[in-house]
Amino acid sequence: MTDKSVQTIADIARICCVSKSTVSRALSDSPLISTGTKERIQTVAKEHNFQINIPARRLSLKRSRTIAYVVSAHHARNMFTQADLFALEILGAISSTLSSCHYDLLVATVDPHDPDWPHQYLDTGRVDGFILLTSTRKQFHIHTLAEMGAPFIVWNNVCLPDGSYCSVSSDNFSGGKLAAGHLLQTGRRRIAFVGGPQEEYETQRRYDGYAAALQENGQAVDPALVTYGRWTSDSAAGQMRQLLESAPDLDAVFANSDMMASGVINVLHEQGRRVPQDVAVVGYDDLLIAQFNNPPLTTISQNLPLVGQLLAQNLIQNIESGLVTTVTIPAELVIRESS
Amino acid sequence: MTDKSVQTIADIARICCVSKSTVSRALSDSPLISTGTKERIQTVAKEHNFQINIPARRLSLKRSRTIAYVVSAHHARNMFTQADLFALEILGAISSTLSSCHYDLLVATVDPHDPDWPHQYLDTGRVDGFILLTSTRKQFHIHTLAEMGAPFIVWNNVCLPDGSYCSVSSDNFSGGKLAAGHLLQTGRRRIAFVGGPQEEYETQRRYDGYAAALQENGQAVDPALVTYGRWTSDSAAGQMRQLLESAPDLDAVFANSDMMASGVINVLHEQGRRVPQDVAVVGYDDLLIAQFNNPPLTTISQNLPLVGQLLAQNLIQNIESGLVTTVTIPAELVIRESS
DNA sequence: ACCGATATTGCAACCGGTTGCACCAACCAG
DNA sequence: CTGGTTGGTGCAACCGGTTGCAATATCGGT
Repeated sequence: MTDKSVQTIADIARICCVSKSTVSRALSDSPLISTGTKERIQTVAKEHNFQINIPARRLSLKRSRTIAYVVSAHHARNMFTQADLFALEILGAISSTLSSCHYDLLVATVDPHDPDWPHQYLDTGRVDGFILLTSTRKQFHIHTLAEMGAPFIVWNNVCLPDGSYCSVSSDNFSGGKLAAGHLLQTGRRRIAFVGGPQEEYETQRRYDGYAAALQENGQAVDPALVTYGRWTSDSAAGQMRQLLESAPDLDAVFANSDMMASGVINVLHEQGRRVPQDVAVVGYDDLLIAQFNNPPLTTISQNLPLVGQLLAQNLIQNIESGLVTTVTIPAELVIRESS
Repeated sequence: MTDKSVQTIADIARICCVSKSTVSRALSDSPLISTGTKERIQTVAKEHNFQINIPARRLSLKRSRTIAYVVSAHHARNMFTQADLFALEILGAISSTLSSCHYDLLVATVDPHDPDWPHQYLDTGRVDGFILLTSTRKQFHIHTLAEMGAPFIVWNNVCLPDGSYCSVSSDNFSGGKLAAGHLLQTGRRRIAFVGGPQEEYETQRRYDGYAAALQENGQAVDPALVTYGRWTSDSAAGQMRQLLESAPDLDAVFANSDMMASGVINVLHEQGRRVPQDVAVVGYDDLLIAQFNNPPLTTISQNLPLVGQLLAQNLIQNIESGLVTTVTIPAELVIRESS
């Protein structure tokens, strides 16, 4: 139980017959204090189960040691939509990395149309920086943050105005190539590309990888096998129905996300095609749902724990030393049963 | 952009030719201040884009207006395991509810074997209360928290020492009855119960509901159709294999979680049984994965957004007025394609 | 014109830490 | 024996808010 009579460093100072300053320094292991007193004070603190007052320290240091994890509140309470499932999974890794760096993690639900939200967090001193993942209007937020000079880091972004801000991205090109290459290796010849939004960088790079794999295999891309849509299961289902009409001979599908793959498989089953016997399917992201899918999805893993860790570490680095980092992490193929 | 020259209430005081106290009161809309000055001050604050310093306010008020969302860090970085997928989905609702009550949400990664963690958060003044969901050693944590008099709220807990702490629970009995009743209504007669841990309250109540539905239908429970295990997909797969040997004539399964249902379906497919034609399956939780499953799962929905909202609201109520609430939310059947 | 009640505002202490600088003892060299 | 270091500690200001209480202004009643 915490000792009710020892709440502040002043209490400890009294007990040890030293000044507040000495206690403060001793507890933060300052070299100014002699080892003797330092140990004595630390022991007393331990004995009385002393816990330092964090808000006070934050006020004094003018640093909150807190990071905001930004999520857009699209539709009031349905905040974590399908698209955010991805973001949600990284949260775990971010949280544990931050806590081992003695930072706190704040979940910031923001209105993506309010350009003012960064001030609500940074200028009030609640947080020292932001982590931005998937979000509507990501570019917009990036500009806002960059303009106000806020420390932040983004996932999978690329409109890099030459290292003006931190980012962690995955190697989408390799991912696409890995997916298509795997399908080719297992004997597939008519591989459809069920893409995300055509204008998004991730989609483009994954397409490039897909095309490169085909080319290395002596094939050209058949435009009839390529479609674009949104990142959702529904969108992919629609794209798939269309593909089955325009190119009924396809024998494999590279879907740009696991959720899309799930939609694709639903349609295939609907139409009586077996997965993977008739049509092999590869997804992207390796979300938890990939394992629970029927059949479990072959997919491109982005090593989410690593992503989370890098997002946290590099942001802290930026906050503490101003270093701006841009890292790309490799993509990896995870073979399950859908291919 | 924020006005660099106006950072503190003292700055505003100078501009408005009043004292700090007056500014402080005006900004918090105190009735002590005349409407004239109040408006004048608020206007100036708005104009200069003033943002109050939160750490300072917290120190002064000795309240952090921050809630910790507790997650156990079982295995270092694999923090959000399958079992926590559930918890993760509630996070969204909690976050938006808290933010509309002007509370911040802190994600607290704790070591479930360290009895000291509550102090690290409460005694340091970082948070005002805790939200506890699924977690290893939940009972243990509850005791620790209750003993130190910390404000907290738990999900689905029941060892109620007569209203000594807040909780939000689902109606597991109705859930079980709903699931079994639905299967009976659609003509199934040999309904297996693939349960979670036998010693857990949720499992027991769901079983009771299952048994009640059978009884109302004039059936007795066949012990050969009842198994217990863990909440995971793997566990359920094992239970299912066993069931298919001991009771090969089963025509339906009530799995105690969506993840378990997923495992059950995998095994059924493996053994060449069609879902739902040969065997109907009902899950529990209505996680996102339920929709993405093949086939999409019929399941018992616990209205996660509502759960999150209640967890947040009732905890705040407890913090602010000491009120201890215990609420039970209804279960609802969501029919998809697995039954 | 005088007095108490009431509405506004300011003063200053306080929340619990951190830190620049002054201070003092012990120690060393000359 | 004296002056300059150096190591260790304390004083007091400061971080930026909030709030009890005193002070002043205003106003109605007689």
